[in-house]
Amino acid sequence: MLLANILLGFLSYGPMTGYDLKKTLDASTAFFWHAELAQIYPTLKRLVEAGLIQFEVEAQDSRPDKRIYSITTAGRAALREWLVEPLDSLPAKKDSVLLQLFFSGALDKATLLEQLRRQLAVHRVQLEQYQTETKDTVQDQVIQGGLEREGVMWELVREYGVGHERHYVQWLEHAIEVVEKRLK
Amino acid sequence: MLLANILLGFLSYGPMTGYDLKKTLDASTAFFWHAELAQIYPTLKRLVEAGLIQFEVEAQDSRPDKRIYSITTAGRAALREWLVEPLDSLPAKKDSVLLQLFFSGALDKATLLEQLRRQLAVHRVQLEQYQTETKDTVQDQVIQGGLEREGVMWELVREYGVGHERHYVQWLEHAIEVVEKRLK
DNA sequence: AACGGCATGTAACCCGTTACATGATTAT
DNA sequence: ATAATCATGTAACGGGTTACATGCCGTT
Repeated sequence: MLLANILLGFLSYGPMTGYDLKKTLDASTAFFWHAELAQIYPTLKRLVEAGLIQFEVEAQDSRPDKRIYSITTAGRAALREWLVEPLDSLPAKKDSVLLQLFFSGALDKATLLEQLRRQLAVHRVQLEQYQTETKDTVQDQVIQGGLEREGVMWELVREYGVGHERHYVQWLEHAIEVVEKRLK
Repeated sequence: MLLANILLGFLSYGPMTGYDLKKTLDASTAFFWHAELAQIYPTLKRLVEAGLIQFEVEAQDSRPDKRIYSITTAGRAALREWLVEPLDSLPAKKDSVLLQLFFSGALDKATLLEQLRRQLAVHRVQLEQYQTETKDTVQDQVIQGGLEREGVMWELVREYGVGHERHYVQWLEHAIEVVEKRLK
């Protein structure tokens, strides 16, 4: 399960609770991987059973005790095993929006244009976000943790995100133009 | 379920068997959606039960009888309902390769570069394929079926694929450069 | 008074993959 | 001989989402 590897990956940077892991995920890997707490908690349990992580309990009153997870030596080994798996195939893609547009030749021009414009709007917002908030988040992480080597990769992946959204925006603009000109 | 809509979408172009649907999927939507026969057959069954498609049996000897599915009026209505659903959120993305690279700051430089180069190789192949085979497939479909309106959208989506792979290739080239220069 | 954040979890369900099952025909 | 293509399906499993459950604290 990939989520297990993600959790190992984040815990390799330092100890955290399940709740923190969720927030970290949302703030960093959200655009190419996400997960709900309902999946994170059971996965942490399994990782503990497998001896790849361990936890300390921090008592709290008026809310559930915190479980602060940290990676074990076995966990680091498992993480490394995953990281060296050869990248010799394409990542499986699923894009429900492209899918819907693929079949949208059946729509009338006005409705189709509205669809494209709506989608363009959300991608513009997302592009902006990668260039501002996400950029700051990455930088903060690097400075705070002193993880320069890791920071290089985080920044590269963020740049991928920017490029991806830029491409999406350009494509949608192009699609709008084509539909306006070529469809009756 | 999205697969149901895909099947309706393809059947709206003309009658087909489950087996044909799988081949059509592989030849056209593969890069942003795929499905196995083990999922297609039960889904067709459900669509029949829901009255959105129907089938005629074509007897064959020495292999199972063909079930030739076609879309019903109710099916066309359901398809349209899906197509007009507003595209007001981002498609959920999962890219296991980006994920692995995100955590790959922990790897030594040589291993990391090998990972990036391997991945670059597969994307170059894919880019080439969208520009040749996939392009021909789209064109054939348009000519054969006389579906010009639909063809505009298919071609747009194919262009997205080309742009996407081009971006991926460029990013990997950039990443290799950065890793070579900035990582010890 | 209502909502969002903190902090943990369970249960039911749905989606999707892999493996299995059958069996003739055609290509390598 | 062996593998791929045609053509249908079922069964078991795993991954992931949604809904539910608890309950305090701080903000609006």
